[in-house]
Amino acid sequence: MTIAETSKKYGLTADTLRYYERIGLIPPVPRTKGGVRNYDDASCGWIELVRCMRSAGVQIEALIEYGALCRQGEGTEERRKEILLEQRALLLGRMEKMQRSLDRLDYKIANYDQILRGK
Amino acid sequence: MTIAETSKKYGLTADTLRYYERIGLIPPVPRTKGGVRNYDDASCGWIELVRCMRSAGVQIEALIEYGALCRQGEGTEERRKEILLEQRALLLGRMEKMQRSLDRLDYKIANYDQILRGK
DNA sequence: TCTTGACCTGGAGTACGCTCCAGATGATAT
DNA sequence: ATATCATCTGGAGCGTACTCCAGGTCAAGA
Repeated sequence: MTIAETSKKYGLTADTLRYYERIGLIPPVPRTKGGVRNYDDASCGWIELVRCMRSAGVQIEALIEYGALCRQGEGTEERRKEILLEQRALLLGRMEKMQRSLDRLDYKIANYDQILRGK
Repeated sequence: MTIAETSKKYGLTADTLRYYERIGLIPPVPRTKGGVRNYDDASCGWIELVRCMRSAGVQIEALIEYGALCRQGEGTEERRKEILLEQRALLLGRMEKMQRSLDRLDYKIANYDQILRGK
């Protein structure tokens, strides 16, 4: 797959895909003889995971460390799990704050509903 | 209340409080004769709301517009409600993405649990 | 072969939301 | 009165995560 196709498939710009590779967020993508990126299933798998995590706000740094450990292979499982647990806790914390804001928004919206209905 | 006290009370730095005021995210705070900020209940109310919304990731721009409309007074309720509904939708969308990531993290963590237990 | 469009790299620029700083002034304890 | 600390303003700087660009190479159709 070319970068244009991959970009379309995952809804990330070509620049973002190159950026992710450049900073080591995804492993080096295989190239054609001419040096053009040719995304394979392995690359796509990483991209898909990264897209999911990034869309939820998981920090790039954590994902880089996790990916590096995966590529290092055995013996790194403990630390990998630790990273995932950390990110899980961060996500939960943020979701709680969002829930509080959501409740507050709902309350205010209900108020405006009443005010505007009374008009 | 001084800025130091307000900072402590809401867990925002003095710099952040001044920044919020500077950009119009909260209305101008009353001053002593000497020009020192003296946070009153109205100021604190705005700060508390803003802190809640910002901690959930609501964009500053939306909060500025909402605050400006509130200060404009009557006739702006429709637009105010619209803003709140927009932000509500954005929050929900982000929470869904986070939930998807969370599920994925849980799945992976369970995997590592198994791997590490088997060792 | 030529042209046109996609892709390459390295590096600079951008948006957001703070965060820090300098130099000056205000407030407070002695 | 003086020293010390808090606060003031305007403006520069920073971290994160992209996003854009220039100048060059690759590839596919006519």
